[in-house]
Amino acid sequence: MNDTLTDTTLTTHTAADHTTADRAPGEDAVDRILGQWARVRPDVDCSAMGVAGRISRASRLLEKGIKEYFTGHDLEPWEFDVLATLLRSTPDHRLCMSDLATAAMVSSAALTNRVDRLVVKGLVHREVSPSNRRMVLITLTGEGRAVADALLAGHVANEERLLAGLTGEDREQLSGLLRKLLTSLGDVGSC
Amino acid sequence: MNDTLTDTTLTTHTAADHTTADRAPGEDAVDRILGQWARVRPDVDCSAMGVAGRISRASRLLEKGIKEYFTGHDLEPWEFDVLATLLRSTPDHRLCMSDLATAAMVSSAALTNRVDRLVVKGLVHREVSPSNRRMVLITLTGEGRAVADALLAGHVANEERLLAGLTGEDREQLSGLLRKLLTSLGDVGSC
DNA sequence: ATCCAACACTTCGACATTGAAATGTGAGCC
DNA sequence: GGCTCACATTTCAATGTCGAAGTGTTGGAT
Repeated sequence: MNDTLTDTTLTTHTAADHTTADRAPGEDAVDRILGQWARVRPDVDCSAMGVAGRISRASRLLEKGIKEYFTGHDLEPWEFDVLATLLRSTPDHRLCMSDLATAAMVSSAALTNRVDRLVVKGLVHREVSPSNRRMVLITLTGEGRAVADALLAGHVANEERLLAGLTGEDREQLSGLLRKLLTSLGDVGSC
Repeated sequence: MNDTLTDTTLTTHTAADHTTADRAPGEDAVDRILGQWARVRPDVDCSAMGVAGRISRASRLLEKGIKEYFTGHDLEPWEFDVLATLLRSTPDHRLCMSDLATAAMVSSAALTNRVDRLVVKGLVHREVSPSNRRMVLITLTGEGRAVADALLAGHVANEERLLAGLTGEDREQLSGLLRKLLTSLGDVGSC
């Protein structure tokens, strides 16, 4: 029997736990891992690892749940990512590669690849800018817009479902704390 | 000028923001994106997106900060991941591939690859189990143990630094909320 | 004693991503 | 006008991961 956790974020993994077998109620995998560290290295206060670990872990699990929703609708998460970015960013749903790459937090190389495939699927339109031939403008096609529109509500509902374990107040507190963390980390949105 | 965010987790991206130019104090990138959605689709309550988005974003930023520390010490995060797992999981710092893969949250294929490289670097020892030839036991070598031991404290200190924007109380609240979320998501540690 | 299904690990092929190099374009400068 | 630097995008090579297939092992059923 082995548990887990992990991700360097945690540096907190688990595995055949030879010390704390069954998990006490109210404890999560991270608690268990912190317990292991406490035994192996009682001199190190690993509480920071607990916070970072839980954030990492929660992110992974949410991502997984989100992926399920999209693949269940014949779309990859990254596809919706691009479509949704175009949908909400500009009134005409059009962005140049650079801006779109920045917005989607992927390298320009990766975006070229993604756009290639979205063009094939007919979800976005690619055209060289009339005003500046260096630039390539990506626009949501009618179908792309329809897909994004159609899946948005379901996507949010799915996220809602994933967060069902938290009350409205919990979520607000959580958002507040994470906002505080993000701003302190200098989250400017560029990466 | 473009901002960002994103990750399907968010479905919340940004980019050339044509509506909310400069960001109000106390607002983070996610708030800005939610603002975009509120304008484009005022009928959809995207608050869940805010929570999921911040978790995803925080995870990314922390991961980045953590990676910096390790690469600054000639180690990849995944290397420390494996070493640390062995260090804290068993008294003899030895685990079979399956358990180690589970603990490190990677596929067995990925672990085979990782262990290959750690063996070359002399940080772990690989041997077929004497009692069951199907199994391969991975053990921390003296050097592996030394490396893990040496970097643990620094790693935690680095995480501490990354969380410096939060007070001790903030961190406890945050841990509590995330623990609640994780247990509700059925975080059993296997993925 | 043999067979077979479950297991543990490794190999293989498909993908996606990244940084760096290559290609093409724009704009200022002499 | 011609150069040259800066910029936008694409191409390329390297890397890492995953799922599935492949290889070898074990233990129980017959």
